[in-house]
Amino acid sequence: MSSLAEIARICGVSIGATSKALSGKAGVSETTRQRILSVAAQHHYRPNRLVHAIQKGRSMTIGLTCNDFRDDFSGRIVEGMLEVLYEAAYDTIVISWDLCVHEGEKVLRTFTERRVDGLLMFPPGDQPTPAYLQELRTFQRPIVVVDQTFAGVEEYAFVGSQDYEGGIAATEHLIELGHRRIANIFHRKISTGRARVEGFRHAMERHGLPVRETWMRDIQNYGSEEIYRHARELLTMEEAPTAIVCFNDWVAMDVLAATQDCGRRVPEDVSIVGFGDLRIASAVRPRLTTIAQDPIGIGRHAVRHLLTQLRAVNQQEEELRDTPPTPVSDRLPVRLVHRDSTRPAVRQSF
Amino acid sequence: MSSLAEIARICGVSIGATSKALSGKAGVSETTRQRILSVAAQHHYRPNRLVHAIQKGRSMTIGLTCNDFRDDFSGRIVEGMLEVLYEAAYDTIVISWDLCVHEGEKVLRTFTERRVDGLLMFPPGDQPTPAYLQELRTFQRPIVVVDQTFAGVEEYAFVGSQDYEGGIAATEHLIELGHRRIANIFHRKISTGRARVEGFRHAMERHGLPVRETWMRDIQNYGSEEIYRHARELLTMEEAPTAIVCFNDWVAMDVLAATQDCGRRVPEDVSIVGFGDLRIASAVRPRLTTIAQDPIGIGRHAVRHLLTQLRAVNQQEEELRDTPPTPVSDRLPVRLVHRDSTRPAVRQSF
DNA sequence: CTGAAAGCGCTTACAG
DNA sequence: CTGAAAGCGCTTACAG
Repeated sequence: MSSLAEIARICGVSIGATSKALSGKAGVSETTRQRILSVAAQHHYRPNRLVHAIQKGRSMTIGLTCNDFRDDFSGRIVEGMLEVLYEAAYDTIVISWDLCVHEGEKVLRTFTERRVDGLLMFPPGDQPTPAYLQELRTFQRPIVVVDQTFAGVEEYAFVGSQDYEGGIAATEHLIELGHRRIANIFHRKISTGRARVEGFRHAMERHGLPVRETWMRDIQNYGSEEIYRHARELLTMEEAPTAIVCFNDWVAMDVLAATQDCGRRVPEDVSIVGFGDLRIASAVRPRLTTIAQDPIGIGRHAVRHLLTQLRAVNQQEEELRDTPPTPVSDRLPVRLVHRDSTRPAVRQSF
Repeated sequence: MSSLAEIARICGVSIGATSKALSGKAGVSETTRQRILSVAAQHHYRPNRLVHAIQKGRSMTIGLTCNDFRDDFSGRIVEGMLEVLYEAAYDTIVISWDLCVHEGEKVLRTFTERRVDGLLMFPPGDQPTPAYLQELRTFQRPIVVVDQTFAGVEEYAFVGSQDYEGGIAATEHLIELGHRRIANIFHRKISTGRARVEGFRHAMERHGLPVRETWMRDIQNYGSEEIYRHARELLTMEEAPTAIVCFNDWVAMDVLAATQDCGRRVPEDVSIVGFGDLRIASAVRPRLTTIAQDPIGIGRHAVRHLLTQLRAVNQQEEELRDTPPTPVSDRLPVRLVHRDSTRPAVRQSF
């Protein structure tokens, strides 16, 4: 990689003049500038942005922690993030996986050492350790928590979905279809799971419907096997539910599979509601009725929040930062998509 | 962020001494070192790695270009990449999306300017522009192309799957089951699509089976609608195929949907083979027979190649680089997973 | 053991 | 218009 010094030497001018010419600053004659420009182009000169970052105290990079990209949901969130970051000239992202939760703080340390200007954080799979939270505090730059939230990160901005409202919408949809015997396979371990099942309970209560605890299945170790087992148990109970609300579309897929494996039909025998409106929801038959989220919107919003905070930081700079910004909490709206996995309850026996 | 200078001032020693103490180098008394260490810890001192990068001429970052993370395939590739990079202390990745293909070269420029040490490249969706290829050449550091390949990138190392062999395996599986009327919904636009359909043609020919051109469907604009239409046409033809080989599992999902929508059954009426063994393949009913790839392995392998090249570059450094390394091309094995979407052909009429 | 100085690749006041 | 010099935050020979 040819350096500024090299270009300067070839052109027979000083480094300072070369710098001005290439960055479009005043103070060089037009002829000199053109000569420098052409030499630089010939030699494929590329300025070293690491130097800029050190000089300005801003790296124009942001850090991103995430768990996995196993479906289109997180993928689309990142898509929305990158789109807005790109426009804001934060065209590059420093990314990292928290491969090992117990080393989560190492990842954060790396971000700090690389001097990323801000952090977009999909929280780790398990509750963050004290060491992690401590390192988060050391970071001292804007942080936006995305999708899931955790104890210990309340002080940071959060962007996610209206999970609670979604839980209500899924449930009321079934109630409106005449279902009264509604089960729920939920996931209390994570914040979205808790919110969704709370929405469920709220809706049931509001409509005067009993919540049967044997129909309430909490996923302990998220995975197809356990979900499948819960579904089979629910379907083969003496008093089986006529509808099942699922934590998300993948859970709904497992329930659908279990139903078919039992020789039962969806929606004729059981109605199923998913959550997420993932790519799979409209690809499968019957198409899944589900609660659509807006992952691209979440990504965009998260970055906009971050950029706002970054601007605030840059403006204050040396000023007093006595007014800690109130943490924003944005939950993007969700909406029920009624497809083919739900239909009116037939018998209302109870 | 407290700087080295600040820590030095607080400790009343020189910056040089502070640097030595913190980096564990000899040349400081144990007492001084301890004092410096504790002050640094108190003030949450974090070395600025951007400075290291400039000094060493190595940023210990690598660039990653990709299109999307809409399913678990690319997600798992990245997972494998990050795992190996992490172990090699390339713990941070600079990532970028080629949001707009026509600006792909800008993305590469950014990588060059950020001085990433190497590049992992999922090629852009369309054939790279000359400007893109030119910028790739300017990069002048190790590059590994992943999953897809393109005209113009032959000089770089490549890591992907045995798509051709997979195409053969899918086809021979059906032939062994007694199918003779086999259709194929393929995707000639991209390299994996071409290889898979070539495998198909090869297998058919080897077994003396005719390839009916009306049963050969090339996806022009990859998307559910077109695929669904192809499937319906195939299924409702007077001389309909008894089996369909699909470009990948998502295509198989659309074909499955079309089959069910036509009132036909899989595998009773039609057998379907997918490609990829994505998460969806075993979640759907009937479970998809498919060609399993090894995305995690691809990711790991790609990074290992990159690391090997990086080591070579570092050793040579100022030496003559007259022996350009022969580009490696690694295609990880695939394997047929026989599940429930294929079964012996019933009638052998033709 | 300790400090002053040069240097990484640049930018930006400041002299000439 | 042009160059020499200081500085960003460090590391590393080199004197003392």
